[in-house]
Amino acid sequence: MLEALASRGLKRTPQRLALIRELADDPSHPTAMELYERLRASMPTMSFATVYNTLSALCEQGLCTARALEPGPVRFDPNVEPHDHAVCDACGRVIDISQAGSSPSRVAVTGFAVRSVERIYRGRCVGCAAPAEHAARAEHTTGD
Amino acid sequence: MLEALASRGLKRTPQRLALIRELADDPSHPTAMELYERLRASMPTMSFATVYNTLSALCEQGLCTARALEPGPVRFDPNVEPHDHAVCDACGRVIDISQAGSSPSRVAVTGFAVRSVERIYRGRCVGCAAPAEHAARAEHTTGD
DNA sequence: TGTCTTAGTTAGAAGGATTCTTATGTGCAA
DNA sequence: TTGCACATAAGAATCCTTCTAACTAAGACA
Repeated sequence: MLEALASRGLKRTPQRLALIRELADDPSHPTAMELYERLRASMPTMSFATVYNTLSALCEQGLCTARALEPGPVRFDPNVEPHDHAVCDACGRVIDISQAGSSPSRVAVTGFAVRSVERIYRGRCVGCAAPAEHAARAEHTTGD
Repeated sequence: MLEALASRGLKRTPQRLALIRELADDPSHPTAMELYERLRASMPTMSFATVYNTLSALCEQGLCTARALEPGPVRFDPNVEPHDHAVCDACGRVIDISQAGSSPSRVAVTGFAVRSVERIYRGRCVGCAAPAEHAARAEHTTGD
C-alpha cells in the first residue's frame, strides 16, 4: 500500500504513512472518527480534515474503499478485492468474508448491467451469538 | 400497511397516512428529504421531524426498513420481505430484486450466526447502460 | 545543500442529515 | 364530550462530512 502511494503521484507525508499503517492493519472497518482518535495519540497536531482528505485520496486511487453497510458514519475498508461482509446485529462489528466458493456467475437482473455483486450477511458474531444463542436458535435458519 | 398501523397501536394521523401512502407507492427507495418535499406539496404544515418520527416508528414496527446502500442519506424501503438490491453507479437508482432463484442456503461464515443474506448488485441500470454500453461492455463480466 | 513549486496540512467554518426538546394539537377510548 | 396519551410543529442541537484559506513541507532541480 505504501509503495502504491508513490507510483500514483501521492506524496509520502507522515500523516498519510500513519493513516495507511493504521488502516492496513485493521480488519474492523473503522470510521474516519475512529481512525482520527487513534492517530491523534501519536500525532496530536493531526487535523480531522486530513483524515478525510487522505481517505478520499486513497479511495480515489483504489487503495481502499468507503462502505455504508448500515445507517451511520461511513466505514473504510483496506481490502479492495471483491468480498462480502458479515454485520453483527448486536455489536455492529463488520467481518470480511471471502467471495470464493459461492458464485452466481449470472444474475437475473433484467436490463441491469452488473459490474460487481456483494453479499451482506446479517446476524450475530461469535462474541454476541454465544450469550444469545438459545434465543437466536429459533430464527437461526439463514433466511433464504 | 395501513391496517398494520392500528394493529400495532399506532394512531392513524393524516401525516402518517400520507407518508405511508407516499412510501408504499414508491419502489425508488426515497430518502427522508425526498418524502418530505413530496408531502409538503399536499401538507404544507408538515414538519420534517414528523417525517423522521413516522419513518422511525414504521421501521421499529417492521413496516419498512432503513437502508444504507451507499454513503449519503439513508433510504427507506417499504418492502420488508428479504430481497436484494441493484444500485446504479451512474444515477444512484436503487432497484429491488427478488431473492427467489438463487439461494445459498448455508453460508461459510465461520462462527457467525446468519439471520439473513442480502446481495447488492452494482453496475448500470437500463437507462444509464444504453448510452455507455460500448464503454461498459469491456468490464461487463459480472465480477464473480 | 538550497530554493522553488506544488501538494498537503491545519483549523475552523459551513453544510447536509438526523435527532432532540418542548409547547401545542389531536386521535381515541370511556 | 372529556381527558389522556401520543403525535406534531418548529427549531435547536448534534453528528458526519466537505470546503476554504493560510501556512507548511515534500520532492524536483540546479
